[in-house]
Amino acid sequence: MNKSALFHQFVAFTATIHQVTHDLTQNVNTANITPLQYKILEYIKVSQPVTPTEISECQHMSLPNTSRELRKLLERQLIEKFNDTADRRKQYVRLSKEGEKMMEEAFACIEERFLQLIQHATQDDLKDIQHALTILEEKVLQQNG
Amino acid sequence: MNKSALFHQFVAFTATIHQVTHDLTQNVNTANITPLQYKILEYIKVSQPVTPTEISECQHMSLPNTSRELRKLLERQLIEKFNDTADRRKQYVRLSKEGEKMMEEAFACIEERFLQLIQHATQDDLKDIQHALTILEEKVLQQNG
DNA sequence: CTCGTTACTTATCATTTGATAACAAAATAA
DNA sequence: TTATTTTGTTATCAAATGATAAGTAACGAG
Repeated sequence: MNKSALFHQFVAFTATIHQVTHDLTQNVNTANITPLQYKILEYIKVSQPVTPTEISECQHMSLPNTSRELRKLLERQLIEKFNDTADRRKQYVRLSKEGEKMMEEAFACIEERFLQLIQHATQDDLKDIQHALTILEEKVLQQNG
Repeated sequence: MNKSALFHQFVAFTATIHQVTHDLTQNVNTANITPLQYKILEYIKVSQPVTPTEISECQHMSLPNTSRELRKLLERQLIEKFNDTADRRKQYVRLSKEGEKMMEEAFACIEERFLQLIQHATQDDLKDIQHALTILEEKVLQQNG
């Protein structure tokens, strides 16, 4: 098997994934937040509670900039902060009730679009897709993240 | 098969793909161009020759902003323009010799990192990966792009 | 030829994002 | 205790990106 050919297929594949992700998420109604703020909320949603430092590292942004964006999200009451009882320097961030609602609506919209993508898939197709995702996670992506 | 569960797996998968893409492409030596300029060059590289309008649509940016970025890339002699002989309004953009060199070096660096990702894969693993990519392209991604 | 459309450019402004310095408070190590 | 490190904030500046108005040139329909 030619590893170089596999690389080119992988590159084309990731480009398509990025394109599809864009299509799935564009114009999702998210109360006028910026793309960066959406990514932060998405990360909080799936990993909460998280610390600003974790957000900073995961989103590849500096802590001062993370702090700024969190302040904006806090002002818009989309997130909440609370302190670590053991280490009072640490903070934890989670979605507020309003933030949860917004993200759940966003995810519902994205899911609806995703379902249209696979609307013609048979039961066997779905199994194949699920298996393919698992294979790639295990054999290509696992050592990262 | 639960389509909603598949959706969640897909979302996690795309998040990981974005993460890995970031890791593969970060700090690739690309002569101080911006991320947007890199994406444009990447698109030109795999699709050349392309028109500014095509770049504009594919990268989801306005034509004026596309024109601005192309001017910067032209000034740095990373791309070349030439006219359509039939329709003199149209332009085509391709990489210059220098641009080709830069992108090939970038791709080589990324490929090297990718090969490390799959360094422990057996021949059977590689076949599985190749098959999984093909399945996803055919059954999820095909109707887009 | 005239008019509307297409392809693209230039100019300008607003917003978003990135980078960095300086600071404060709490934890930890010496 | 004192010094150092960790965690986070505020402030400021620069750069990248997005949005839009106005204009030019060429094409195509009538």
